[in-house]
Amino acid sequence: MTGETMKINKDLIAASSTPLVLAILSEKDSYGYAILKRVQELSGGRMEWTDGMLYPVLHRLERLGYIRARWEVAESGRLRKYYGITPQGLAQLSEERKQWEAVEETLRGIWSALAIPPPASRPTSATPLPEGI
Amino acid sequence: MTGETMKINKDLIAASSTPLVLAILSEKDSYGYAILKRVQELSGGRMEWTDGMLYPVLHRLERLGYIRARWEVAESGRLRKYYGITPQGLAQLSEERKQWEAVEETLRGIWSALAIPPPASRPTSATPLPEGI
DNA sequence: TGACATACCTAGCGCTGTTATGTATATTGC
DNA sequence: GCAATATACATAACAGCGCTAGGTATGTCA
Repeated sequence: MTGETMKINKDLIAASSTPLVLAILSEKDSYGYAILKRVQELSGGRMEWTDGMLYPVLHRLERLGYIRARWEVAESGRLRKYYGITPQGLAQLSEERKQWEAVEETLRGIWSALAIPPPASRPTSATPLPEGI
Repeated sequence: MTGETMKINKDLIAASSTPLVLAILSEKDSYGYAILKRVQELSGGRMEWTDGMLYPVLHRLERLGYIRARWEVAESGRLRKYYGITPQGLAQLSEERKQWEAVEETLRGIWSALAIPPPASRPTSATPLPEGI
């Protein structure tokens, strides 16, 4: 119900990918496929990342020292590449959050001044938060 | 004080440039230089766009039909290129806003669940809103 | 006259998502 | 048993866009 996947434009994806991945990994270590599902879940189904965009992001964050990878065998017997956030990653997350809030408050400031109301009253209720992989 | 200009990363700039410009022009027609100042003002001095990034944005938005340009001579005697938002621009603004809010709520959802509190208690009060160019 | 703000513009560079594709294993349905 | 699907990782070519750096020109003020 209303659970329609929304097309998010490229730039917004780019701007949110780093903070979202870092935030997810700051909850607990995770791996590519699970991160994709977590994003779906967190957004209430409105966002849907492709794996083709996520893996390069993970590699970049690892190259930058924000996350660290290790291979592990899951109970299922499958091989998974788990990522964990580093201290630098936590610092970066904090920085990104600060920037996001600055931009977001600016946008909200001018939007609230507009005559045009928000597109729709959002549900506000159901936000399926953490519940394990 | 605290009015320190903050370095906003490239992707966030990209993601916010279109909706911010469209929102500013939906208030009233304006021109490049004034838009730069308006962004400074709206953000409380935290954001500072360069003209080298704004003009290409304006040209792109015009090419897409979201805004329309006209040359006009200001009282000062200087020539200015004024932009006005089009009906398609208004529709696009509404769409961008919807996407922003989806992403923003997703981020806020996971941030509020984090142990790490926001970087600082924001002023909340002084937000120099519209007051003319 | 010189310094600065105003006011516009573009070129080359690098980063990053998109699209398409490839490989392999575990699970589920028939 | 076998095919379809979900899980799980990865890369290559392409295109869009901000960044940096540069250019031109006029009005204002000391």
